Amino acid sequence: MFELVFKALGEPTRLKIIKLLAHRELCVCDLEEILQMSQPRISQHLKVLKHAGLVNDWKEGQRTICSLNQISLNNTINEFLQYIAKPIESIAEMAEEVARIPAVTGETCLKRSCKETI
Amino acid sequence: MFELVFKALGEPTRLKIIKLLAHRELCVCDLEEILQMSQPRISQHLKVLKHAGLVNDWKEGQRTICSLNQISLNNTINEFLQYIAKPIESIAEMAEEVARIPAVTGETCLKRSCKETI
DNA sequence: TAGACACATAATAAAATACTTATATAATTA
DNA sequence: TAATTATATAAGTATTTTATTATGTGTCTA
Repeated sequence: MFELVFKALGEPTRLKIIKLLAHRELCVCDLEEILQMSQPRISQHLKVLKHAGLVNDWKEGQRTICSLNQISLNNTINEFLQYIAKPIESIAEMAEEVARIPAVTGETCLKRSCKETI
Repeated sequence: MFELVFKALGEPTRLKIIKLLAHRELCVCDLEEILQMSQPRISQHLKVLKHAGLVNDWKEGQRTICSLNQISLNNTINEFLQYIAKPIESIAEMAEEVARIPAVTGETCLKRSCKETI
């Protein structure tokens, strides 16, 4: 989930689209003209942004108008900061990794040298 | 700059490393053991994280201890939110794009149809 | 209703990333 | 001082992303 969003934000064209949509709603055709990029290129980047929940769009006649989902962007970032801050023991998906965290930093290396538990 | 950081965060292994280092300082060898991944793999991901300014490291004997640069992470995220919020006209790198923003959404399409300025 | 238009998607080519295996280096220990 | 250890880096391969070209679909307009 964070991965999808960060991956979407980690690309220069998509960052520009985000910034443009933060300024104002635009149709695909506007973005094409503003960024001087091919229509499929814009279309595909928008798809990635929509998948990440960062951009909303709707039809108006034959045009597709796009807008930035500010709320989703803010929420995701807040949730990420909370994720980083909360105790690692509370993250179910990391249970296996947590079980392998050594008691002290570097203990793993010592163990290997001794070939036994400290 | 945002691109580097988001690209660094947009990968599952690196996200796990970030979360582990948020919990505690760890040496490369610890990460290798905790994540059950090869040493070069860990090393290369750490390089990306260091380049993005998200991880600090120092030598202690033959070990390399890594820590999360919380401040840098928080700063980058705050700066990103400010970047999104501030007027697009104030962003020098986007001057060319800004000059091409149409007066109203969808105007670009109309222009094309008419083959002349509105 | 036949174009023209805005957009999406498929297919493909090119480029960037990620992972593995192999090797190098510096610190540590026997 | 010769192994061993922790880590980095290089080289090669596999995988994923990105961009282009080509084509399809629904909407509007002449």
